[in-house]
Amino acid sequence: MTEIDDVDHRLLRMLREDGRRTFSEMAPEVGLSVAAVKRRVDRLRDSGVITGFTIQIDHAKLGRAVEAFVEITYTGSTPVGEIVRTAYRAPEVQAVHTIAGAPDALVQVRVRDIAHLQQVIDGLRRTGHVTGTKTLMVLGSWTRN
Amino acid sequence: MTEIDDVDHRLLRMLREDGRRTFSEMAPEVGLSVAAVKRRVDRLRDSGVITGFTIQIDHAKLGRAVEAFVEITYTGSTPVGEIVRTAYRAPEVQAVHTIAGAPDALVQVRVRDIAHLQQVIDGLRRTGHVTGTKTLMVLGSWTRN
DNA sequence: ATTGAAACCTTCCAGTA
DNA sequence: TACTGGAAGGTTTCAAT
Repeated sequence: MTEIDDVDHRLLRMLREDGRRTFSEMAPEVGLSVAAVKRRVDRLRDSGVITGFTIQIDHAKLGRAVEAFVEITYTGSTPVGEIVRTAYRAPEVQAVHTIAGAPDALVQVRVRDIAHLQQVIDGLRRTGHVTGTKTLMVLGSWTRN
Repeated sequence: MTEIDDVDHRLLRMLREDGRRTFSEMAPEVGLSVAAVKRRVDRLRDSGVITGFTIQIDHAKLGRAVEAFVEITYTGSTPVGEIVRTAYRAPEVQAVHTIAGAPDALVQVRVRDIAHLQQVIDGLRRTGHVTGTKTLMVLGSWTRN
Protein backbone atom coordinates (compact mmCIF):
# COMPACT_ATOMS: atom_id res chain seq x y z
CA MET A 1 0.00 0.00 0.00
CA THR A 2 1.22 3.46 -0.92
CA GLU A 3 1.53 6.30 1.53
CA ILE A 4 -1.44 8.63 1.29
CA ASP A 5 -1.44 11.72 3.46
CA ASP A 6 -4.20 14.16 4.28
CA VAL A 7 -3.49 16.40 1.30
CA ASP A 8 -3.83 13.43 -1.03
CA HIS A 9 -7.18 12.58 0.50
CA ARG A 10 -8.39 16.11 -0.02
CA LEU A 11 -7.26 16.05 -3.64
CA LEU A 12 -9.07 12.74 -4.15
CA ARG A 13 -12.25 14.13 -2.67
CA MET A 14 -12.08 17.23 -4.87
CA LEU A 15 -11.53 15.13 -7.98
CA ARG A 16 -14.32 12.76 -7.05
CA GLU A 17 -16.69 15.72 -6.80
CA ASP A 18 -15.42 17.18 -10.06
CA GLY A 19 -12.94 15.17 -12.10
CA ARG A 20 -12.21 18.18 -14.27
CA ARG A 21 -11.01 20.43 -11.49
CA THR A 22 -7.76 22.01 -12.66
CA PHE A 23 -4.46 21.87 -10.82
CA SER A 24 -4.39 25.64 -10.59
CA GLU A 25 -7.83 25.53 -8.99
CA MET A 26 -6.88 22.91 -6.40
CA ALA A 27 -3.45 24.30 -5.57
CA PRO A 28 -4.58 27.23 -3.38
CA GLU A 29 -7.16 25.02 -1.64
CA VAL A 30 -4.48 22.68 -0.35
CA GLY A 31 -1.83 25.39 0.03
CA LEU A 32 0.61 23.99 -2.51
CA SER A 33 1.97 25.11 -5.84
CA VAL A 34 0.41 24.00 -9.11
CA ALA A 35 3.41 21.82 -9.92
CA ALA A 36 3.30 20.14 -6.53
CA VAL A 37 -0.38 19.32 -6.97
CA LYS A 38 0.30 17.89 -10.42
CA ARG A 39 3.10 15.73 -9.02
CA ARG A 40 0.76 14.33 -6.36
CA VAL A 41 -2.07 13.59 -8.79
CA ASP A 42 0.40 11.96 -11.18
CA ARG A 43 1.67 9.82 -8.31
CA LEU A 44 -1.87 8.82 -7.36
CA ARG A 45 -2.43 7.71 -10.94
CA ASP A 46 0.90 5.91 -11.28
CA SER A 47 0.43 4.07 -7.98
CA GLY A 48 -2.99 2.89 -9.13
CA VAL A 49 -5.08 4.72 -6.52
CA ILE A 50 -6.75 6.69 -9.30
CA THR A 51 -7.64 4.12 -11.94
CA GLY A 52 -9.25 6.51 -14.37
CA PHE A 53 -11.33 9.56 -15.18
CA THR A 54 -14.92 9.21 -16.28
CA ILE A 55 -18.33 10.87 -16.48
CA GLN A 56 -21.53 10.28 -14.57
CA ILE A 57 -24.53 9.65 -16.82
CA ASP A 58 -28.26 9.92 -16.17
CA HIS A 59 -29.31 6.70 -17.86
CA ALA A 60 -32.99 7.52 -17.50
CA LYS A 61 -32.43 10.41 -19.93
CA LEU A 62 -30.95 7.91 -22.39
CA GLY A 63 -34.05 5.76 -22.41
CA ARG A 64 -32.98 3.26 -19.78
CA ALA A 65 -35.21 4.23 -16.91
CA VAL A 66 -35.33 0.87 -15.13
CA GLU A 67 -32.54 -0.29 -12.85
CA ALA A 68 -32.35 -3.63 -11.07
CA PHE A 69 -30.02 -5.99 -9.24
CA VAL A 70 -30.22 -9.66 -10.14
CA GLU A 71 -28.95 -12.22 -7.67
CA ILE A 72 -27.80 -15.37 -9.43
CA THR A 73 -26.98 -18.82 -8.07
CA TYR A 74 -24.97 -21.29 -10.12
CA THR A 75 -24.22 -24.99 -9.94
CA GLY A 76 -21.27 -25.78 -7.71
CA SER A 77 -19.06 -26.62 -10.66
CA THR A 78 -19.32 -23.26 -12.42
CA PRO A 79 -15.96 -21.40 -12.40
CA VAL A 80 -15.92 -17.72 -11.49
CA GLY A 81 -14.48 -16.67 -14.82
CA GLU A 82 -17.45 -18.11 -16.65
CA ILE A 83 -19.89 -16.47 -14.25
CA VAL A 84 -18.46 -13.07 -15.00
CA ARG A 85 -18.00 -13.61 -18.71
CA THR A 86 -21.51 -14.80 -19.41
CA ALA A 87 -23.15 -12.10 -17.34
CA TYR A 88 -20.93 -9.37 -18.66
CA ARG A 89 -21.73 -10.23 -22.26
CA ALA A 90 -25.07 -8.44 -22.16
CA PRO A 91 -24.65 -4.70 -22.78
CA GLU A 92 -27.43 -3.99 -20.28
CA VAL A 93 -25.20 -5.31 -17.50
CA GLN A 94 -23.49 -2.44 -15.73
CA ALA A 95 -21.56 -4.38 -13.10
CA VAL A 96 -20.96 -7.93 -11.94
CA HIS A 97 -20.02 -8.77 -8.36
CA THR A 98 -19.09 -12.29 -7.36
CA ILE A 99 -20.28 -13.10 -3.87
CA ALA A 100 -19.15 -15.38 -1.06
CA GLY A 101 -22.02 -17.67 -0.12
CA ALA A 102 -25.48 -17.37 -1.60
CA PRO A 103 -26.18 -15.95 -4.09
CA ASP A 104 -23.03 -16.47 -6.18
CA ALA A 105 -23.27 -13.24 -8.11
CA LEU A 106 -24.97 -9.86 -7.93
CA VAL A 107 -25.53 -8.28 -11.33
CA GLN A 108 -26.57 -4.66 -11.84
CA VAL A 109 -28.60 -4.05 -14.99
CA ARG A 110 -30.14 -1.00 -16.70
CA VAL A 111 -33.00 -1.47 -19.11
CA ARG A 112 -35.67 0.46 -20.99
CA ASP A 113 -38.71 -1.09 -19.34
CA ILE A 114 -40.05 -4.18 -17.65
CA ALA A 115 -40.31 -6.13 -20.89
CA HIS A 116 -36.66 -5.40 -21.56
CA LEU A 117 -35.79 -6.48 -18.02
CA GLN A 118 -37.59 -9.76 -18.54
CA GLN A 119 -35.59 -10.32 -21.69
CA VAL A 120 -32.24 -9.61 -20.00
CA ILE A 121 -33.05 -11.86 -17.04
CA ASP A 122 -34.03 -14.63 -19.44
CA GLY A 123 -30.66 -14.19 -21.13
CA LEU A 124 -28.84 -14.39 -17.80
CA ARG A 125 -30.73 -17.56 -16.86
CA ARG A 126 -29.93 -19.25 -20.15
CA THR A 127 -26.18 -18.79 -20.03
CA GLY A 128 -23.88 -20.80 -17.78
CA HIS A 129 -25.31 -23.21 -15.27
CA VAL A 130 -27.78 -20.98 -13.50
CA THR A 131 -29.92 -22.66 -10.87
CA GLY A 132 -31.89 -19.61 -9.82
CA THR A 133 -32.29 -15.84 -9.89
CA LYS A 134 -33.91 -13.22 -7.72
CA THR A 135 -34.50 -9.71 -9.00
CA LEU A 136 -34.39 -6.57 -6.87
CA MET A 137 -36.10 -3.67 -8.63
CA VAL A 138 -34.53 -0.33 -7.80
CA LEU A 139 -36.92 2.47 -6.86
CA GLY A 140 -34.27 5.10 -6.13
CA SER A 141 -30.50 5.41 -5.84
CA TRP A 142 -28.16 7.64 -3.85
CA THR A 143 -24.49 7.34 -4.69
CA ARG A 144 -21.69 9.09 -2.85
CA ASN A 145 -19.82 11.53 -5.02
CA MET B 1 -36.24 13.62 -23.28
CA THR B 2 -33.62 15.25 -25.43
CA GLU B 3 -32.64 14.06 -28.85
CA ILE B 4 -29.41 12.07 -28.77
CA ASP B 5 -27.93 11.07 -32.10
CA ASP B 6 -25.17 8.63 -32.95
CA VAL B 7 -22.40 11.21 -32.60
CA ASP B 8 -23.58 12.06 -29.09
CA HIS B 9 -23.47 8.38 -28.15
CA ARG B 10 -19.92 8.09 -29.43
CA LEU B 11 -18.89 11.16 -27.46
CA LEU B 12 -20.50 9.71 -24.33
CA ARG B 13 -18.67 6.42 -24.78
CA MET B 14 -15.34 8.21 -25.27
CA LEU B 15 -15.87 10.32 -22.16
CA ARG B 16 -16.96 7.31 -20.12
CA GLU B 17 -13.71 5.56 -21.05
CA ASP B 18 -11.66 8.68 -20.32
CA GLY B 19 -13.40 11.68 -18.83
CA ARG B 20 -10.39 13.85 -19.58
CA ARG B 21 -10.41 13.35 -23.32
CA THR B 22 -10.08 16.77 -24.87
CA PHE B 23 -12.39 18.33 -27.43
CA SER B 24 -9.54 18.60 -29.89
CA GLU B 25 -8.84 14.90 -29.41
CA MET B 26 -12.44 13.83 -29.93
CA ALA B 27 -13.20 16.19 -32.83
CA PRO B 28 -11.35 14.27 -35.56
CA GLU B 29 -12.74 10.96 -34.27
CA VAL B 30 -16.32 12.06 -34.88
CA GLY B 31 -15.49 14.17 -37.93
CA LEU B 32 -16.52 17.51 -36.48
CA SER B 33 -14.78 20.71 -35.53
CA VAL B 34 -13.58 21.36 -32.00
CA ALA B 35 -16.25 24.00 -31.48
CA ALA B 36 -19.00 21.67 -32.64
CA VAL B 37 -17.85 18.96 -30.21
CA LYS B 38 -17.78 21.48 -27.37
CA ARG B 39 -21.30 22.58 -28.17
CA ARG B 40 -22.53 18.98 -28.10
CA VAL B 41 -20.83 18.14 -24.81
CA ASP B 42 -22.14 21.39 -23.32
CA ARG B 43 -25.62 20.44 -24.47
CA LEU B 44 -25.29 16.96 -22.94
CA ARG B 45 -24.35 18.59 -19.65
CA ASP B 46 -27.08 21.24 -19.80
CA SER B 47 -29.75 18.69 -20.65
CA GLY B 48 -28.69 16.57 -17.68
CA VAL B 49 -27.48 13.52 -19.59
CA ILE B 50 -23.97 14.10 -18.24
CA THR B 51 -24.43 14.77 -14.53
CA GLY B 52 -20.77 15.22 -13.69
CA PHE B 53 -17.12 14.36 -14.12
CA THR B 54 -15.37 12.16 -11.60
CA ILE B 55 -12.50 9.75 -10.98
CA GLN B 56 -12.42 6.01 -10.46
CA ILE B 57 -10.63 4.98 -7.28
CA ASP B 58 -9.06 1.68 -6.23
CA HIS B 59 -10.38 1.62 -2.67
CA ALA B 60 -8.28 -1.40 -1.75
CA LYS B 61 -5.20 0.80 -2.21
CA LEU B 62 -6.72 3.24 0.28
CA GLY B 63 -7.02 0.65 3.01
CA ARG B 64 -10.62 -0.35 2.36
CA ALA B 65 -10.14 -3.79 0.91
CA VAL B 66 -13.49 -5.26 1.87
CA GLU B 67 -16.63 -4.56 -0.14
CA ALA B 68 -20.11 -5.79 0.67
CA PHE B 69 -23.78 -5.30 -0.11
CA VAL B 70 -26.17 -5.22 2.83
CA GLU B 71 -29.82 -6.00 2.24
CA ILE B 72 -32.01 -4.29 4.81
CA THR B 73 -35.67 -4.77 5.68
CA TYR B 74 -37.58 -2.17 7.66
CA THR B 75 -40.86 -2.02 9.47
CA GLY B 76 -43.78 -1.18 7.23
CA SER B 77 -44.10 2.29 8.68
CA THR B 78 -40.59 3.48 7.86
CA PRO B 79 -40.61 6.25 5.22
CA VAL B 80 -38.14 6.06 2.33
CA GLY B 81 -36.45 9.32 3.22
CA GLU B 82 -35.49 8.00 6.61
CA ILE B 83 -34.19 4.77 5.11
CA VAL B 84 -31.83 6.65 2.88
CA ARG B 85 -30.81 9.24 5.45
CA THR B 86 -29.91 6.82 8.18
CA ALA B 87 -27.96 4.51 5.89
CA TYR B 88 -26.23 7.30 4.08
CA ARG B 89 -24.97 8.81 7.30
CA ALA B 90 -22.13 6.30 7.62
CA PRO B 91 -19.12 7.34 5.53
CA GLU B 92 -18.46 3.69 4.71
CA VAL B 93 -21.70 3.62 2.72
CA GLN B 94 -20.97 4.10 -0.96
CA ALA B 95 -24.51 3.82 -2.32
CA VAL B 96 -28.06 3.28 -1.16
CA HIS B 97 -30.71 1.74 -3.39
CA THR B 98 -34.32 1.54 -2.30
CA ILE B 99 -35.99 -1.61 -3.54
CA ALA B 100 -39.51 -2.66 -4.48
CA GLY B 101 -40.46 -5.67 -2.38
CA ALA B 102 -38.06 -7.45 -0.06
CA PRO B 103 -35.53 -6.34 0.99
CA ASP B 104 -36.41 -2.65 1.26
CA ALA B 105 -32.91 -1.36 0.63
CA LEU B 106 -29.60 -2.50 -0.82
CA VAL B 107 -26.62 -0.70 0.68
CA GLN B 108 -23.12 -0.89 -0.75
CA VAL B 109 -20.34 -0.49 1.82
CA ARG B 110 -16.53 -0.38 1.74
CA VAL B 111 -14.58 -1.16 4.86
CA ARG B 112 -11.07 -1.96 6.08
CA ASP B 113 -11.70 -5.47 7.30
CA ILE B 114 -14.29 -7.82 8.73
CA ALA B 115 -14.27 -6.21 12.14
CA HIS B 116 -14.98 -2.86 10.50
CA LEU B 117 -17.77 -4.46 8.47
CA GLN B 118 -19.32 -5.84 11.63
CA GLN B 119 -19.23 -2.39 13.14
CA VAL B 120 -20.88 -0.75 10.12
CA ILE B 121 -23.60 -3.38 9.95
CA ASP B 122 -24.30 -2.90 13.63
CA GLY B 123 -24.65 0.80 12.96
CA LEU B 124 -27.10 0.15 10.13
CA ARG B 125 -29.17 -2.18 12.30
CA ARG B 126 -29.37 0.33 15.12
CA THR B 127 -30.71 3.22 13.08
CA GLY B 128 -34.29 3.46 11.88
CA HIS B 129 -36.66 0.56 12.35
CA VAL B 130 -34.62 -2.26 10.92
CA THR B 131 -36.16 -5.68 11.17
CA GLY B 132 -33.38 -7.61 9.49
CA THR B 133 -30.21 -7.56 7.39
CA LYS B 134 -28.42 -9.94 5.08
CA THR B 135 -24.84 -9.31 4.03
CA LEU B 136 -23.38 -10.24 0.64
CA MET B 137 -19.59 -10.24 0.76
CA VAL B 138 -18.02 -9.23 -2.53
CA LEU B 139 -15.20 -11.42 -3.81
CA GLY B 140 -14.62 -9.57 -7.07
CA SER B 141 -16.15 -6.79 -9.13
CA TRP B 142 -16.29 -5.97 -12.82
CA THR B 143 -17.76 -2.63 -13.75
CA ARG B 144 -18.44 -1.40 -17.27
CA ASN B 145 -16.39 1.61 -18.24
C1' DA C 1 9.11 24.36 -4.05
C1' DT C 2 9.23 27.93 -7.26
C1' DT C 3 9.84 30.29 -11.54
C1' DG C 4 9.53 31.00 -16.43
C1' DA C 5 8.58 29.59 -21.11
C1' DA C 6 6.57 26.78 -24.72
C1' DA C 7 2.83 24.00 -26.24
C1' DC C 8 -1.61 22.79 -25.89
C1' DC C 9 -6.50 23.22 -24.87
C1' DT C 10 -10.59 25.73 -24.11
C1' DT C 11 -13.63 29.29 -25.13
C1' DC C 12 -15.90 32.74 -27.70
C1' DC C 13 -17.33 35.27 -31.71
C1' DA C 14 -18.32 36.18 -36.40
C1' DG C 15 -19.16 34.07 -40.71
C1' DT C 16 -21.35 30.33 -43.65
C1' DA C 17 -24.20 26.66 -45.48
C1' DT D 1 -30.23 25.69 -36.74
C1' DA D 2 -25.81 23.60 -36.74
C1' DC D 3 -21.05 23.73 -38.13
C1' DT D 4 -16.43 26.05 -39.31
C1' DG D 5 -12.41 28.81 -38.48
C1' DG D 6 -9.50 31.98 -36.10
C1' DA D 7 -7.99 34.63 -32.11
C1' DA D 8 -7.55 35.36 -27.11
C1' DG D 9 -6.96 33.65 -22.63
C1' DG D 10 -5.93 30.09 -19.45
C1' DT D 11 -3.84 25.56 -18.25
C1' DT D 12 -0.61 22.06 -18.52
C1' DT D 13 3.99 20.57 -18.82
C1' DC D 14 8.92 20.65 -18.52
C1' DA D 15 13.43 22.35 -17.37
C1' DA D 16 16.29 25.04 -14.44
C1' DT D 17 17.14 27.29 -10.02
